[in-house]
Amino acid sequence: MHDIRYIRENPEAFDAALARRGLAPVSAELLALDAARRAKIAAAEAALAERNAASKAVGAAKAKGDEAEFARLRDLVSAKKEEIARLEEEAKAEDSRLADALARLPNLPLADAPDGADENDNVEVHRWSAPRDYAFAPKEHYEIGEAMGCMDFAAAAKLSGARFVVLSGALARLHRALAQFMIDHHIETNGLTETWTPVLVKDEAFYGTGQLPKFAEDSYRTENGWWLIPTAEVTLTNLAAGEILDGASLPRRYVAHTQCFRSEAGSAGKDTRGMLRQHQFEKVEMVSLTRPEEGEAELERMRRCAEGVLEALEIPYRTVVLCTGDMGFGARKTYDLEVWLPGQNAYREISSCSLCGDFQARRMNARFRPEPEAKPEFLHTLNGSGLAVGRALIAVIETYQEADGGVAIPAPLRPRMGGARRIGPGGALES
RNA sequence: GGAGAGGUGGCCGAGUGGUCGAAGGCGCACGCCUGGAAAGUGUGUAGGCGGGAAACCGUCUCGAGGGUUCGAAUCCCUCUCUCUCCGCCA
Repeated sequence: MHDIRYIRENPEAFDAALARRGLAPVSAELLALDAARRAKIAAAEAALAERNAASKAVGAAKAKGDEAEFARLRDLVSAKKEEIARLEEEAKAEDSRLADALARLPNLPLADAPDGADENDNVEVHRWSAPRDYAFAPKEHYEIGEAMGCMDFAAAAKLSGARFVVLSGALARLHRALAQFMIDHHIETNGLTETWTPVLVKDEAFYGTGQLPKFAEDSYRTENGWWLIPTAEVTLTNLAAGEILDGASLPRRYVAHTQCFRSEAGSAGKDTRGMLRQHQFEKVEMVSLTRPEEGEAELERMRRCAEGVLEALEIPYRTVVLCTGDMGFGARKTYDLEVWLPGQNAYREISSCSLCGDFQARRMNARFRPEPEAKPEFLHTLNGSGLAVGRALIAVIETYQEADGGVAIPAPLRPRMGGARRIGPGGALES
C-alpha cells in the first residue's frame, strides 16, 4: 500500500519508480481520485458539523424548556439527515476507490535495485565456492533419490497427484535433519526468535502481506474460508498487524519452520520433474521488523543469515540482486541465493530475501512508537527464506552425490543422522 | 458440535440514551521532593482522515456493519473474534 501523500508530493518520482517495473504512469489518475475523495470528505464533514452544532443546541433547548426552539432544531436536524447520508456514502465510495487502486500497485524499487525486464537482468553480487568437478556425469536429485528407493513420486501421485513427493528412510530423515539444522543455526548463531505459527489464516492476513487482492489464484483456500499460507512470511509478518510495538523492542527477528502451500498456477510445464516445485513444501522463514532507517542494513544481515546456512553445509552458491522486472509485488529490493545443482548444471533459487519498507506495514497497520510519547510510525518489514528445505535437500543430494549413487552427509547434519557419514546407493546409512 | 459470558484508550477497567474521546488505575514523559534513588506528589499522555505555514479547527473511531432516535459506548438486528462449561478428539 502506498502513501497517497507521498504520491501527492512526488508524482513524477512515483511514476518513474513504477516505470522501472514496466508499469505505465498512474499518479495523475490516483491524484484525480484523491481530489474527488477529498472534496467529498470536505462536503460530508461540513454537513456533519452543521448537524452536530444543531444537535447540540437541541439538548440545550430541551433543557431550558424552550419547546418551540427544540422543535425547530429537531426538524432542521431531520432535514439534514438524508443529505448527510448521501454525502457520507459518496465520501466512503471515493475513499475505497482510491484504496483499491493503491492496493493493486506493487512496491517501488529501491534506487540500487538494478533495472531490467526478467531474471536474465539480475545482477550477481557474490559467489561462494566453485562448483566441484565430478569424475562422473552428475545425476539429478530425483534420479538418485528414486534409485535409492527413498523418493517416490508415483506413490505421491497416487495420493495427491502431480507436484507432490513421498520421502522415506534416509532421505526423509535427511530432510528433517536439514530443517532442524537450519532453525537451530538461526537461533544459536543468528539470534533469531523461534516461532511456531498456524498455516491456516484469514483474509486479512493475506491482504496484509500482499497475497490479496491480486494473487488469490496462487494459493489454496479451505471451504470455510481459511487460506493455506504459501510462506510463513504471512504469519510472522502479520504478528505485528494492528499493533503499536515499543520502539525499544526493535528490531524483532523471527524464524519459523512451516509447511507451505502453493498452487503453482502459471508455472505449468516448469520444473515438472523432481522436488524443485511442489504444491506442498517446507521452509524455514525469517522475518524482521525494524525501524525505517534500519531496514537496508537488516536486509544485508538477513542475506548473510541465509548464506551462512549454505556455507555451513558447504554448498556452492551465488547471490544475485533481482532486477526491477523480477522482484515480487511487495519488495523494494531482493536478494536471491542460488545453489549450484550439478545434475542440472545450473544455479537454482533456494532463498529470497526482501526488504518491503512500510508497504506491508501500511496494509496491516503495523506500527511502533519510536520514543515514549512520540507518534506511532509504520514498521519496515523484511522476509527471507533461510532456507527452502526441499530445495536444500535437492542441493545436498546433488552436491554430495558419489559415483556409485550414494550421497555423503555434510558434517553438520551427521549428528542428526545417527552419526552416519553417507547414505549408500541402496538407501542405507553408512558410517 | 451444544450452552453461556464478553469485546471500551499503550495496558487494566468504569460507564445502560444527551456537553463522553470516555471516570479511575497501571505504564510512560516532564517537574517537585531526595546527597542519589525508591516511595510520595503535581502536570501531561489515543489514533485515523480533511483543512491550515503554524497555532489550531472540523470530522470519525468504544470488535465490524446495519437499524431505532433530534441525539447511541449505552437500545435492536446481523456478522466476527475471545473466554467458560459440556460433547468429541491429535
